Amino acid sequence: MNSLPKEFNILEIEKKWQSKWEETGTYRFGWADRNRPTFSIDTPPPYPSGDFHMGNVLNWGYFDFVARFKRMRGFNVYFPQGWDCHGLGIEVQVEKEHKVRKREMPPDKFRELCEQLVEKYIAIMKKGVVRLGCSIDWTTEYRTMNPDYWRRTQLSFILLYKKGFMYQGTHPVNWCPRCETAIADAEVNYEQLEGTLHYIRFPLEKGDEYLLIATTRPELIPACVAVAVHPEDNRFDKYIGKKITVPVVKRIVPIIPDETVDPDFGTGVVMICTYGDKADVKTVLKHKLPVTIILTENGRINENGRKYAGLTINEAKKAMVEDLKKEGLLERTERINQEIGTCDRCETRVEILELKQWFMKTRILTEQVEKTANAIVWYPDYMRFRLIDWAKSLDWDWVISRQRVFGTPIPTWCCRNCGEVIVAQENWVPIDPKIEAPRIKNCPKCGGTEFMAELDVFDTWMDSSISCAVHAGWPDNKDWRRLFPADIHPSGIDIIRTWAYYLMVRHLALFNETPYKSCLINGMVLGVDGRKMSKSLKNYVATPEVLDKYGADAARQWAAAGGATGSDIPFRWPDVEYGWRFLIKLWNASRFVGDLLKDYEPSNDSKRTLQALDKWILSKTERLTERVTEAFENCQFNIAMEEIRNFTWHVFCDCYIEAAKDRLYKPESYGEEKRKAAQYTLYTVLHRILQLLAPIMPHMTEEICQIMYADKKEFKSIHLSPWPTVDEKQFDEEAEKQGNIIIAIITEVRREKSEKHMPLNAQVKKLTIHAGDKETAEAIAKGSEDISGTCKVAEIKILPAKGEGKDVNQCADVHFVAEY
RNA sequence: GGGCCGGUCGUCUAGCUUGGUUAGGACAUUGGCUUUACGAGCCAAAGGUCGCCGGUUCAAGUCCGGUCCGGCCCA
Repeated sequence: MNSLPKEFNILEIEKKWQSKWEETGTYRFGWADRNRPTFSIDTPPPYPSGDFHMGNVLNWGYFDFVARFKRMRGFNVYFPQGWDCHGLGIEVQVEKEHKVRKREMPPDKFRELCEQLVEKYIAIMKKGVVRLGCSIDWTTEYRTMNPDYWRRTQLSFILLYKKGFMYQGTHPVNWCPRCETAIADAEVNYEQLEGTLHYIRFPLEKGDEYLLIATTRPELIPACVAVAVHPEDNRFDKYIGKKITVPVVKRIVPIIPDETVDPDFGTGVVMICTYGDKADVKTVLKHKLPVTIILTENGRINENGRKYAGLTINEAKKAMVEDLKKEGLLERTERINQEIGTCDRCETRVEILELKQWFMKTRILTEQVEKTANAIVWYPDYMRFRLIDWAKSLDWDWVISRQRVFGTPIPTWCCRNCGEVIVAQENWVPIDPKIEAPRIKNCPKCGGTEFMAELDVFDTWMDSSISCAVHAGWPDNKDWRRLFPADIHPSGIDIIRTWAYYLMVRHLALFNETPYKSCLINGMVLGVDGRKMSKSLKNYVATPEVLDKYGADAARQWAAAGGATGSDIPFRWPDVEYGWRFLIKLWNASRFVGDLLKDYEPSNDSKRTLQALDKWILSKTERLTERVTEAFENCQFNIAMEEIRNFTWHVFCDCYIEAAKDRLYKPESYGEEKRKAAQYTLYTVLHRILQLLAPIMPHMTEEICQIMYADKKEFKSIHLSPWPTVDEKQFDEEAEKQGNIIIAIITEVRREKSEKHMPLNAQVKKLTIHAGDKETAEAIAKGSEDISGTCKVAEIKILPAKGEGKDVNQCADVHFVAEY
């Protein structure tokens, strides 16, 4: 057996194996291999943000632990990687970097700038993924911005349109006035902000009375279509059903009862506008109120706002307040904390507009989503409720059209003459309607010959929510069901409501089948101060800083052991440092084993005389294998990590190696047979440790294995070697019991030396052990050489009788007396 | 207001599914030791009324009910 050099450079080792794995195609999916069962991972294609942060380390770490474990378990693992390119984020970034507005340049040119930026960002993130040592099959790499991908998005839309899931309609939508696009519920964030509550007098239609209403949005007064009170609020009983005058615009509107009005908010009287918020939408629908939209798509007041037309929302607010003051209708104002919806990408306040949009009927699938979510496996289990609760809470269908440029084109036109909507045929895609006319001569309804292209594009989630089918090869690969549904879909806790949900509804609608059999959730990475890690909170740690200092295998240990799967985990330098120290420990232990096994030939080693401690650790190794295997199967990476690290460091290094040293050094006193038994044990246990560690520390385990275990050449990489199967015949309860007593005595002698402030190698002239009974005495006798060798005992006496002396931990009747 | 999660040594964290050793680990602290792998090491020590109240049980960190405090997501 070869031994290891004294020094190692982890960064060089990692780089070397990363390129070797790629050169030799170690992680390629075996398309032609029909023997091994497949295991497909639905790697979520990330949005290229240009930053591979510690959160990415955590989630790629998780997928890679699973991929490597399953590969060793004998599965033909499919681990693809794509990039989810389209979206508002890139558009906003391009506008910033190039100081342009997308509406003010040709769409093609703008799209090109977006693609350039995406490529730049992908390069950075890809470098991060590779550096982390992920076992991705890079031949699968794809980009959702390529026409070959959006062909699939368009095809899925056409199929769902034909199945009746897609419709166009005028509905209220969340609208970002800065981005000038509709956005989905999932893209709206709610923020606490301080605002002003205005108390405004609304005169009743008849008489001199007025009602005082409280609103934070006086600029919406021209859109006021009703005034509402709680039906059981008897202060206002007599007003219900009467009419009231909206100030300034002098519109007469009804006073209506509605349960959603909070009697304790403001004065208990509120105005209903079309639309101030989502609650207004519900109220308007319920009471069949008219709709008066007063905002334009870029956030200004339109002609319905009469004298305020052309002003921005804030300008209109100021002007309105001035006018109300002049008319003496503004009674007072107060500061108030309010929660407002903002755009996920640019943080502008979201408005509600009524516009023609494309929708997907998602709510009719809610029951099926719940059923499916309950049928699949979740790691951890309780995460299923996040998806189910979200699905049940949705009020609106999914708005899938976006008034943006950088996105998959919606493949539709409409007839200039009659307005009939023409949806592309399945064999037309990919197609951009802005460039190409529909491949028909006449409108099927009126025979018209002129068509208008749909200018909108799809919501980015329309691309990424078919990943399970696309990864499997749909629709080109006839055999795509071989890899569908995905065996596992990994997701962050924050995107269950988007990614996990949209995947579910799209695939259920398309194929009437779950897209993934299990869902693995990772938590958020917190900063060292326990708050969510972010640059603005100054608790941000950049990934390259971590990887440069301690390497990927140390960072991966943090990801595995930082906390229970699914829980948020703080970034902790001490955890990474501990991982790094473990790498050193493993290296040194392996180097030591290599040195002692220079003359060891595993192939010639058929007969062996295993000693009590050899059997002890071999049995413990088998139990460790059982526990670690179970932990990996349940995606409990923290448990797997702790089990192996503690075993390696303390059981293997501190107990076994220390106790076996003397036997290995001095065959002349113990005999060659016993030395060989220890060599066999070291050889076997170390290899097992390396295998169990391989999914978490792929580089270090590969390096050690390639140098030391050259005889195991039938596998070109440790990552392609079979995971050890637990052999229950290897469990040896008696040996474990005996070994535990022997180790306990060694520990106790060391403790005594420590208490006496003596060096550990101080000679014990005579060690007298009172075993307490015959059976225990026999057990101890089996380890008498190990005890004397490890504790430097000149003369050892083991007596079956009970006797006085130092207590031995966990061995009630065992006592000893050491003479120095 | 709703859903979910959490509250465990100075700090961070595991254990709770399936109740049963002395509640495990890391960091920090203290003392000791150059052991023919490792001082980035080794051997030890100290540190916990498992948020609070009640219940079930022979037995509760673990199960049940209540309560307080944090966090996340949603309204």
